[in-house]
This record gives sequence, structure tokens and C-alpha cells, in this order.
Amino acid sequence: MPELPEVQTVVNTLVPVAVGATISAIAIRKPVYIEPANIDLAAHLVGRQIASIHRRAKRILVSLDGGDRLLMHLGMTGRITVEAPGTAPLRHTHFIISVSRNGSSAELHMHDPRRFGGVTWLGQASGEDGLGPEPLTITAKQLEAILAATDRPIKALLLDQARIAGLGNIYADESLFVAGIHPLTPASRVRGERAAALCRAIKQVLRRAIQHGGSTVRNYVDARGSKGSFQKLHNVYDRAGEPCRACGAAIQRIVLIGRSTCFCPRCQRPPRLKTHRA
DNA sequence: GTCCATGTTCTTTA
DNA sequence: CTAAAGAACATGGA
Repeated sequence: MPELPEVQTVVNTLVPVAVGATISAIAIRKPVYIEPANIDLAAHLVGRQIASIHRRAKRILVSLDGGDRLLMHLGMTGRITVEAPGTAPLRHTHFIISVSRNGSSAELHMHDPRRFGGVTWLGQASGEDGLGPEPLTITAKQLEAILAATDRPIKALLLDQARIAGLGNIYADESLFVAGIHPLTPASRVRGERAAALCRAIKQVLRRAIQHGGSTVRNYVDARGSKGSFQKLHNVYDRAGEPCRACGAAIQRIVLIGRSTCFCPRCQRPPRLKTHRA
């Protein structure tokens, strides 16, 4: 469920409880959820203090005193929630970190029914992660260079984490709407002012989404268990058939690289493709 | 039973 | 060789 704004919101709500706290215990309820296989996570984590928690793209990086790091990825259905000590884990709670600070303690429950997420011990491993630049800080020039390198549909580019990292299906569609760009437009054709507009649109959409605690389309909640509200402000995502908030035209849905893709056929004009199907 | 789902990665095809 | 399309992963809700 989590794209950049949701992951950032989880981090924001996790930090006040976890940073500065000491890990008193962990529980691994689903060993295959932890990587690398067979690592003794308890030996690395118990007794350590959490120095900081940051987001990189859609990933959560927990840094410990001494510089070791733990990566937590939420996949499609992952959540990390703060629970009272002794809270009974749900069926799909795979990993629990017990923390305490100033005499008060809490548990961080990582729950993930589909198990597309996971927990990876990085230790002192370097920062190389194969991810593209962060969309909140990318420059228009940088974005334009990335787009110029390929003729793949612009939507496919925005979802390619190696090129730009953090957007998912919701925010790719929402950003393209704000920029007035059709999702099938070849990436290399988005240049100059249109590339700059897309860059601004991406940042505006992500910032507003973070301000609204992310989008809860299905079951996303932050570390406090609260839903986001940005889904109410979606212009296109999950609105197929509904009227465009800008022009009233029916929002259209197509499938692109296997993903549901929504856009306004009037506000986002289709590219003129020179090729056609035989 | 069927289809679809906020993500990533491996395999197959062109 | 590269790029793009497809399948797979595991579960639950409509």
C-alpha cells in the first residue's frame, strides 16, 4: 500500500516512539520474512539503541548506535504499528521489536498478509541500493535527462525505481494528471517546460499527500494505526468512470505494463504515435 | 468461483 | 545484448 507518502508517514509516526529507545527484545514469527536467511537478528538488535529512522524511496532504514542498519520494506500490504507491551500479535504479524525509553515500553509490530515486504539486516553495508534519485529533491534538469533516455511510456518510467525512486501506481497517475501528460506519452517526448511541469507536479502531489497522511485506498495505516485521507483528493486514481474534477469528462482506465492506469482523456491528451498495431 | 489490489523480481519474449 | 512484456510471489476483499 505504501508509496513514498505512506512510507514517510509511517516514519514520521514511528520516530517519536522509537528513536532514542533501546531494543529490549525481538520476536521473529515468520523466519522467511527476514533476510539474509539464518541471520541471528536478536544478537545484532537486542540491547542496541535506535539512533535514527529514515525513509529512502519506499524503504525504511533503521540506524542503530554504532552505525549498523536494518531495512524494513512494506511491500504491498505491510504495516508497522506501535502496540502496548503484551499485545497479542495478529495472524500475519511476522516481526516484533520491543523497545523501551525512560521507563516506558512499547512494541513495534510488523504485519504483512501478502508478505511482499520484508526485513533485511544491512549491518555496516554501504549505501548502494540501485535506486534512482528521490522525487522530492530531483531537479527538472535531472528528470528531463532521465526521460530523454527512453521511449517507454512516461508512466512506466515513473514506476521504474532504478530511474526515479518512490512513486508507485497512485502517485504516478496523480502526478501525470496534474502535469496534464497522457500516461502513454513516450518519455523522451516530455522535455523542456513539460518536463519542468511534471517535476513540479510530482513534488506538489507528494507533499500534499504527506500533509494528508498518505492515501488509504485499501488498508494502509500509519504507525499509530491512523488512516490517511489523501485518497479523498485523488483526481484520477481509482476514479474510472467518475467525472474529472477539472473538466467533467469521464476518467478512463487502461492497463499499462500490467498496472491499472487512470487518466482524464480531455486534460491529458494522447500522444500522436506513429506506429499502430497490425 | 472470478477478478483485482498502494510492489518487486525473476523469466520469457522480441 | 537490451528492453519490454508476463508471470510469480501470498492473501483477502468485492
